[in-house]
Amino acid sequence: MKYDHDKVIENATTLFWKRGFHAAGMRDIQQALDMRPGSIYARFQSKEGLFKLVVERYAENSQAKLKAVANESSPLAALRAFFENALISPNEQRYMRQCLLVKSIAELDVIGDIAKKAVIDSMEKVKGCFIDVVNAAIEAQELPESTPVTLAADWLQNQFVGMRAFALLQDEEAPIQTMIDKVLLDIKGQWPANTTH
Amino acid sequence: MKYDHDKVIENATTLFWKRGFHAAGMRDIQQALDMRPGSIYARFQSKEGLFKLVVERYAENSQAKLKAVANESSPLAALRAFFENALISPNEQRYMRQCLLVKSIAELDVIGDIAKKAVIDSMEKVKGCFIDVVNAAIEAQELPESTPVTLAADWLQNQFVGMRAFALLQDEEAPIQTMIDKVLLDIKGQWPANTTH
DNA sequence: GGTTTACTTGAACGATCGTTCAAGTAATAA
DNA sequence: TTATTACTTGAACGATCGTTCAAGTAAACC
Repeated sequence: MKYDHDKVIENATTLFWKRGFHAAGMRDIQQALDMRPGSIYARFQSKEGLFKLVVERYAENSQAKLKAVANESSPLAALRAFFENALISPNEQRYMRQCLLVKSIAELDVIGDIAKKAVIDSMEKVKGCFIDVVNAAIEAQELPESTPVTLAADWLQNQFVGMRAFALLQDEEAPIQTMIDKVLLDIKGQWPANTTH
Repeated sequence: MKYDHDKVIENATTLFWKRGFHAAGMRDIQQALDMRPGSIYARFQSKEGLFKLVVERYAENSQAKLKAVANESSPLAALRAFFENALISPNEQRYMRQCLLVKSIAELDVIGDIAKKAVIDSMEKVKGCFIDVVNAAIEAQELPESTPVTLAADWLQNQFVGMRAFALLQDEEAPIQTMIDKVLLDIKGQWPANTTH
């Protein structure tokens, strides 16, 4: 095997992250991976197969980061750092502010079933990690026992999605910081009366 | 002129909304508009020109809805109705839960400069309407005078973006309602100490 | 009635799309 | 040494991409 697998996936991730599934052509991919079409198809079956691996790797990475957040002594402080890290990046890496998964959701009806399943499953797994973070914050007594855990996890993921779109268009850092501050206020704030959630 | 302009734009909107800019091929467009390529290019110059009109029309529509919200006697109640209307739609119109503008942001680096400008400008205009809503709510004494208006407007738009991604994947209505409830609690809640925002 | 203008048609263009495959290379197994 | 296996190459495939254009139609203007 001539090509290092990790490095290949990493390069593919960068390309899909920047361009999305459709706009990343096979010839772009060939160039980014420095591989010829035959090699790519021998290893990944199809463009979609490569994309699936990229999405799964990306999600694993996110999960690992969130699990690390949950294991910190101050989960909320770690969560803030996690947000800052994801939302504030140098200009040449601005594409990273957009979540690859959310970006893929925009293409969900237009990519194949295999890729679609990979995206949805990954979203679900990441959500599970947000639950861990909320639970950890409760255990560390940074959040009240009464916090509705799964609701708060969904909510946190929403905040993350909204802020990433915001950060993508923002040129300055301060408004992003302010938005993060607001999230960390609201997570300690009131929650709707429990319905079926 | 054989084809009704409004109807044409409307059909094009549906297609771009469902498929996105890239995945909507010219032949899809020809079919959706029931027009031949020559007619389309005579009127819109290019696929991008058509997309520009679609985005602008879409944004005007959103602006009109938000202006109506601001003019209600209870802006916050109207805002809730606006959210519900956008986030809860029958399954066959599920694509509408995703904001066309946000969907387009995912393709921003991959569409032409004309379309890109249309998307960014439209986002800005819609944000202006959120400002009107917040101001109206303050005047109606539904929000305290101290509410930081532009911050709250940015924040509201973020909430909208996040919730639309959430609603797109949600099968049930109750969790979406709960998320809307949370927004209407938080908008009355604490705000970060004013920095430069 | 003749000319102009606005719009429409559909075949066709070159470019690019994702993908295939026969052939080549290099390392391992027998 | 030979056979086998795993991987790589790059030309080429048919399909589809966005777009063009010569020709046709129909209403408006002089």
